[in-house]
Amino acid sequence: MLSRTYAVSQPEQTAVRRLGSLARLSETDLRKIADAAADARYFPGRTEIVREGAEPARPTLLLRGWVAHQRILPDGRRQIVGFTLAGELFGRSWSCQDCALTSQVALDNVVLCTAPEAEPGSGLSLAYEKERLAHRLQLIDNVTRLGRMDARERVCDLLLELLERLQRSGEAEGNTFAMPLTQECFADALGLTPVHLNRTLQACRRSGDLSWRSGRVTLHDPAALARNLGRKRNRLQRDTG
Amino acid sequence: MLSRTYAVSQPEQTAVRRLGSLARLSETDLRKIADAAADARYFPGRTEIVREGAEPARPTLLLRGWVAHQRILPDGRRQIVGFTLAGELFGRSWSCQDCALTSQVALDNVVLCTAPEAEPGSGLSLAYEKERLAHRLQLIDNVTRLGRMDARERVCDLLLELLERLQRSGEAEGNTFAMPLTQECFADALGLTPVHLNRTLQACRRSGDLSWRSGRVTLHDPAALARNLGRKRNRLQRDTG
DNA sequence: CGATCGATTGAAGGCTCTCAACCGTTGTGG
DNA sequence: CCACAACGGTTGAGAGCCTTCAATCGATCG
Repeated sequence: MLSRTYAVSQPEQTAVRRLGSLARLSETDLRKIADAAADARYFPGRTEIVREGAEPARPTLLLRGWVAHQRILPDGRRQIVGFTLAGELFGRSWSCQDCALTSQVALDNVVLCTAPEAEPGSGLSLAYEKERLAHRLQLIDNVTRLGRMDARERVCDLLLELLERLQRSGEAEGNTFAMPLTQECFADALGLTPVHLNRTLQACRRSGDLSWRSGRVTLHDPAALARNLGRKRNRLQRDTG
Repeated sequence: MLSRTYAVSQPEQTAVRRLGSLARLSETDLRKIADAAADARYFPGRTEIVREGAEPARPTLLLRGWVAHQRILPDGRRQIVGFTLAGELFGRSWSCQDCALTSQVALDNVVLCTAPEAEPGSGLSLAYEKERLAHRLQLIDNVTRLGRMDARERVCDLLLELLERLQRSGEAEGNTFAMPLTQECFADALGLTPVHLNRTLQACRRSGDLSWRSGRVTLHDPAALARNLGRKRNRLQRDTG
């Protein structure tokens, strides 16, 4: 039976699935998340949520939508350093000098709330720690991608990462997921031009690796792709016990 | 007057300068570092200190030399994800699933020791926190470098980063520092081939940006380079107070 | 002196970029 | 209802950055 409090809508549903896949959450943890989610903020697509170097980046829970973390070079070139997907945590507060290292931009309609404080030793605290590990892993993967992969490999590798993350938070249907990114954004994340990304996507479609139509992406054989790219799966196990 | 214990040699000297530039260290902190440094381990160049995914990566203080953090793709391509320089901390232990995300390789003769535990709230604890912030910043800079800069910009940007870090720990003389990296290593960090890196370096020398002879690098106008590349300086202030 | 390693050079090719135009959809206003 | 603008996706041609493959050179070392 559903608790009456959460019966109408559960904006924190995705976050609970995601964090719950990283650690066992207690009733207290779940209540904290629900309370935090009750005080949500909304941002339309293309809004700058936090500007690089300006404000402190408070720990934030993304309830719905995608956020990009980006840098702009003096001449206007843009590099998207990483993404935060619905259910994930971003904006770690450092005990010192906590100003954002990147600008944070809403990619579609976004709902977020302040991340609740976690009791030391709680499941929530462990989940936060794993979120930070995951974030670091994504940065390292991104460096490898940009430094040593060609366009086709970059496309497949990033889509694989996105699929794995969305599967964990229950936002994928099999090997298919909703892709809110424009090709221009995707290109800025991969260090490519939109034109070349477009041609690369066509090559991937022709070779049967993926399909990308009307905002939905399907990877036809993720396991084979991961093998070819040297991607290790399941690097974020939930602690047993 | 020098303490008798440390009169002969001070292997922890560089680490103390580096950490002391990040936070005010107490006498207790200094003693802990010296004690840890007394139990040092040595690795010759090209030794693999930790293999990716294998052992846990314990927090380690690098007393002398340089360490590279790298990934190897299935077909043998190598990407150096980042460096640790003498005096710096590496190998954060995660409260969960603490296996190394990258392989760690000694680039020259390396001396390291287990990082001492920091009392909560101590200067050393703050310095560790700042080290982690610095490490994250370097990863983000690296993504931007590889994604959106051409070869000449990558070379200058990375050399600038190295110069700033070495200046902080007192390992640079003005705008000159000792560069233990082979061009092949440097190329693997920049996502370039050794051949193209070599030609790019020659172009940089001809245009007067830098000189690199017999293992010593000089940047002739770091401020101007940083301005052109959009590098913000002094992002790691020591807290005043 | 031969071997080894890193740095250097040359030539050719390819992956990716730039510039520009065109297409299809969506939304808006007359 | 249609014209129009705006936006994202697509296509073509040409140029350029970077890679690949080889060979040479210089220094160090046994």
